[in-house]
Amino acid sequence: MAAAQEVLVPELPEVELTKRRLEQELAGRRVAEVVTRAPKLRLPIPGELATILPGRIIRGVARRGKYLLFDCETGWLIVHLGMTGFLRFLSPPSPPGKHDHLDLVFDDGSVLRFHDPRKFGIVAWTPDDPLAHPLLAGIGPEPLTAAFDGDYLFHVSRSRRVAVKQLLMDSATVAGVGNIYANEALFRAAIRPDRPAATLTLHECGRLAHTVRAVLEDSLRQGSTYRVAEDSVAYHPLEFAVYGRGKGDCTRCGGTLEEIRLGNRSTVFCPRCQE
DNA sequence: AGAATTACCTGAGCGC
DNA sequence: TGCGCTCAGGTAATTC
Repeated sequence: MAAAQEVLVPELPEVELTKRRLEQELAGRRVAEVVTRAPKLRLPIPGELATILPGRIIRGVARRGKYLLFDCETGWLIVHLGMTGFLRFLSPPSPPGKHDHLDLVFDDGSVLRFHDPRKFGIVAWTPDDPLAHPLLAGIGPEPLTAAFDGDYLFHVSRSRRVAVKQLLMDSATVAGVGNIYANEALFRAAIRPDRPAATLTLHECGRLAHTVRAVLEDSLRQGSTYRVAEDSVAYHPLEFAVYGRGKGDCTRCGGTLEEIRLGNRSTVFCPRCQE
């Protein structure tokens, strides 16, 4: 079996698990104060949070792709974890450390803390429907819903010359599929990642839509626990068939996995099993 | 419109 | 021990 691989990047399953965890911890809490320790992550942190949020109750947490959406009564706090972002609920809170960029302090003293060494995360605010926000408006169907199927994938891949892996990783095609799960889904579907998208048959699109769903659901099941150390956080280690295993052995045929770059992203596949 | 490229950012790993 | 280099990668923004 494949060696356990540390998941460093929060992909859709990790974001979904974060959503479920935070919903339990935050629902009904009233914000007392907002503490910002960095002016910007990948985009500026809205300064108006400090005046808008105090007094508001977190009514619930939703997810769209890899975006977390916090219902704050008069609007929505939008958070993307980027590559290294992590949200922790602390009660009571510890002193903030390096890379702790944002705290929502609740009226009972507990804190929601955003930690992100790489600052690839995003914090935004909208008083309107968050799904209409520019960051979310163009995102494709959720991969775990019926809207994402072989017919859809076949339809959007016609006349597209890009590699099918890049099409999969385009958030306009489907929400929340990053490098790890694009690699895994293509291996399970036995489709070479560098195939021009338009060359996929309807049958192959059906297989791929199915394996995208399968790898995400597998991770949702396996990643149900978190390791949270004193000063570091990580997601549950998962096992991958190809991701991070370039030049390793194919778990299916025993051949040697090949590593290439597509769109400047590490891409691993089995040249014998995937065509 | 689609495709390709750049930018953002820090920690880890490497060769010297 | 330290320096400089490369790599990791989501996605918005930019360019062709």
